[in-house]
Amino acid sequence: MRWRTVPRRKSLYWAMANPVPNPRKNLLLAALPATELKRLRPHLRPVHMDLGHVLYEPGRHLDHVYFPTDSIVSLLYVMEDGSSAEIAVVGDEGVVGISLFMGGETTPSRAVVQSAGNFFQLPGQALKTEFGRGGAMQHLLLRYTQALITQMAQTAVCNRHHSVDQQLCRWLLLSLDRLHGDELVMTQELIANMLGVRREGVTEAAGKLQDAGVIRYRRGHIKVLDRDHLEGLSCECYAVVKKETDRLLPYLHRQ
Amino acid sequence: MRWRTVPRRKSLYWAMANPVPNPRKNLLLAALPATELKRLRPHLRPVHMDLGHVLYEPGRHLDHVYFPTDSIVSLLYVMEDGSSAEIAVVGDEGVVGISLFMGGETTPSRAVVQSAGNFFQLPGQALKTEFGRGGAMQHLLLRYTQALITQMAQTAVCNRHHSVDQQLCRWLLLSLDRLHGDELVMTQELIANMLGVRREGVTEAAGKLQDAGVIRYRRGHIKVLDRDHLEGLSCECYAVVKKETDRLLPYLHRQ
DNA sequence: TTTCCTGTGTGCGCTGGCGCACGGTCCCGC
DNA sequence: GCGGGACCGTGCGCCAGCGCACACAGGAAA
Repeated sequence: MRWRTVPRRKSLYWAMANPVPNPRKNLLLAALPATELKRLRPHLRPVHMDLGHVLYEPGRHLDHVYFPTDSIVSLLYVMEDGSSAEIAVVGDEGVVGISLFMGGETTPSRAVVQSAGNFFQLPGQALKTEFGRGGAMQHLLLRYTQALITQMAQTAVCNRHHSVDQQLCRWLLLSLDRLHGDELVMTQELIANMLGVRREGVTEAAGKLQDAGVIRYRRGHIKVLDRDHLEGLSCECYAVVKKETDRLLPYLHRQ
Repeated sequence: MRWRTVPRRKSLYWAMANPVPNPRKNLLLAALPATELKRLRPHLRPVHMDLGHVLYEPGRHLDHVYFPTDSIVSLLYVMEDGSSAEIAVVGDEGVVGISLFMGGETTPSRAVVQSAGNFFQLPGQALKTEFGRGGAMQHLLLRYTQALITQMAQTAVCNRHHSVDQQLCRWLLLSLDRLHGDELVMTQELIANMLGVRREGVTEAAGKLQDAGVIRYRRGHIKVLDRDHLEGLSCECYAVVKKETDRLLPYLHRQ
């Protein structure tokens, strides 16, 4: 497990060849009333991050929060002996860095980019100010936090009771939901780190899924062919998290 | 797993034989400035609950939150097939029912009294009003919630990587910290339900601890004889949760 | 084209925890 | 004081997942 800790800068050329990002591509920001978003707007800065980039380290004070637009981030815990486990995934439905407004400023876990892409960066102070107003932003952040709690709790249960096969299905579904696609760029080794299992375990589980025609696997690329079947093979944990997330964050559907 | 779902009422005689409870025995309430506690005071009602009493069921709308004074509560998740796992423990350092102020109103987990004792019950509306003022109460509740999140995350990791032996140690330590004692009234069967393992697994682990002179076990009563040794046998998870809880909730020590 | 590294498939022995079953013992209530 | 039910101890076969080791393949860089 060696993650790059320095963001790779995109060239000016790259920046010019790409359109100006829109904050409303993050669904949490999109759910804000126009007046609140307008207040935040001057503080929001688009950034790009590659796979493996570390958004924050355990115990390290955070300066910013990050709103993913087309990327996903894993909150993962690395233990003394080097083994790791994912606690939760964050995509365009949420925000990375909740401990800033929760008051703790740091967490014992690490946030790592699991799928490269774009974010909006917001200074912690701006977030705290907006949160302190007690308006829509506070409301949204708290509900999102509860959804995150649900995900963590379910991860705990899943780790206890379900097989690697089932957990892989759950993990794929959660990730794909946040990417809004059917393809994932991810090695089996990395998936194993997230699930906290052996790489060989993932190889075997993925092999079964491929034989069943549910996914197609090719050297770091996973494509889901039969999503319904995948949901059927997953444990109940996926459905619980999805249902609860949809309940808590109805804005995910209000287009 | 059959929990009593109706609270056993204490007789008037019992009530008279017992002193009037003090809200400041709950450390979260104790940390409030006098003016805020005074505002809440008229709404706080002392209640007693027995082992196994269910404070709330998954998906059920909550009317009250509960501040334990000398009791502890397990947040646990029960799966479709009946197997269960504890997500976190709450004692006099916190409050049961965070989803009320987080905005979700319900959670997919269940809250069960793990050690009989007393609580202060507060109507949800009173809590929300106070939370909405954005004062000390909000601040405390959010920091407490973050501590709870840490505990859940660590539970997830622990479930993934550590042995039943280690987990039992962690669990005993977390529970005893919240009871401020060295004795626990709890059957091995119940501990097994909390940890989400077999009863026999707990029997074996507890046997080892007893042979090592760390605990003394007698039919539903556990007494810790050598706490330092117990901490040594536990996985890192206990220390992580304790350290983070102490950091987030310094009021636990301000007497 | 060749090289070489990264990623993937496979095999094997080991062990922790599971499911099941049954026997012993403590204590509560009649 | 004497059932009987709740609680605890133990044994056994089974298997998912682990650690390790090695062979093979895709693909990027030289």
